[in-house]
Amino acid sequence: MPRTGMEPLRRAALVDAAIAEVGVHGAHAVTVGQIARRAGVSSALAHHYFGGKADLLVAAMRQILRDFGAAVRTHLAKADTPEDRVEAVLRASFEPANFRPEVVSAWLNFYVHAQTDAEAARLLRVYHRRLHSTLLSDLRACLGAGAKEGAETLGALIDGIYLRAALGPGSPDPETAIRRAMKVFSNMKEGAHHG
Amino acid sequence: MPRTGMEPLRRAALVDAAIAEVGVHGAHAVTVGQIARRAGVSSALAHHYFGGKADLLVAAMRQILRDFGAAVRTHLAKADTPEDRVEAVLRASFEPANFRPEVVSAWLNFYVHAQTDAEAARLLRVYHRRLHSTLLSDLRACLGAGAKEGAETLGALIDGIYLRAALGPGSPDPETAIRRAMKVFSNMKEGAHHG
DNA sequence: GTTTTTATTGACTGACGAGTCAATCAAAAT
DNA sequence: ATTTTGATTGACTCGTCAGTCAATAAAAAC
Repeated sequence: MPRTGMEPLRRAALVDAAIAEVGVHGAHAVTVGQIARRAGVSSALAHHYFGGKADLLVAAMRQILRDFGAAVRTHLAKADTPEDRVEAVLRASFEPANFRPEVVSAWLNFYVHAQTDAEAARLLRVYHRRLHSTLLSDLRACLGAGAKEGAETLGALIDGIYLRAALGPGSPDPETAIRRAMKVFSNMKEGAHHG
Repeated sequence: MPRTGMEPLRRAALVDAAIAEVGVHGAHAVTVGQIARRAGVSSALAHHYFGGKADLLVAAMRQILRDFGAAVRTHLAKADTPEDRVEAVLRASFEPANFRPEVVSAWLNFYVHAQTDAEAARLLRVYHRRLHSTLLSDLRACLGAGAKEGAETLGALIDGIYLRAALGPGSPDPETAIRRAMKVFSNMKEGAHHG
């Protein structure tokens, strides 16, 4: 049933399928055939639209990063004070959608993938820089001098909580993750005042 | 030149080579041939001693975990107060040896590998539990009620700082990592005292 | 000195996966 | 009605890799 105008639909389906399958099998172990099957098309079509496996994986990563960026903007739009804005970043980071096993797993795998794929590494650096500068500008208002270090600590903490979520079943739920990170943040403010 | 008594030497060389090659290529992408070549033997010999690729990777992971455990014990032996013991754990975690690119990368890859390999997952859980209970018992002395949460936060922070080290070139050096984590720890104590 | 054990490999197999390509089918354009 | 264009795939090639096996060679045991 080749109706015209399928390309964007197929691309989207393949990217979604890639995220899900990477979550299950890992970025290296996943096969184009698995992704294509989940998307309901042949592996030849996946190659037709994306050129190769690497391009498909990069597209999947770009999608994840875009979704995350959108979530950050959405949450930031509702925040006024620097404190609210920090919490907004945390809420975006630990949104239930991001804790879906296949998403967490895909993130983790993309971190690894970035070690060997230059384009993936570039994307990840952009994401890190953006997150860092967002946190930094808000922390400056709360912490003054220690803002840079604080932003790096919070960034690392976010990733660390993520990492733990990628493993065993006893993972933290979103609310716990937010509360835990906010606690570290409020401790930072306390620490900055006297000391 | 088949001298007898080679087995333990070959096993050790293969495990070391596996760690290094996993660091370079990733757990899934690495081949038995690459590992064997680095160890200076044929791939057939690697199979002879280890049975299969999965067993070799698990052995490599076990080695990393064992090294880390030994480092923790060494540092703990020199610590008396709970505060010193927490710092000892941090020093062991962020020891320069652990920041060698291939080691960081191997850790990261094993995290991913554990998602699909049951034995790897088990090993990682054991490591997590041990680290957690060590931190927990020391934090109880400093923080009382918030010890459990504090231990989980510190554990996640350690992993997060590691994760960042696995990426771009602007990674933190060991001393910075320790200072940063200790700052979070001391903030926790402050926070526990008043309010 | 013969047998057994240990170390070691080259050569092979069997499977699987990425990527290509020519062919098919239907809608659109002419 | 014919041509062009987009969608789609089955079948194929080529490479690679895990794992096997029989053969070799030296040390050790007898």
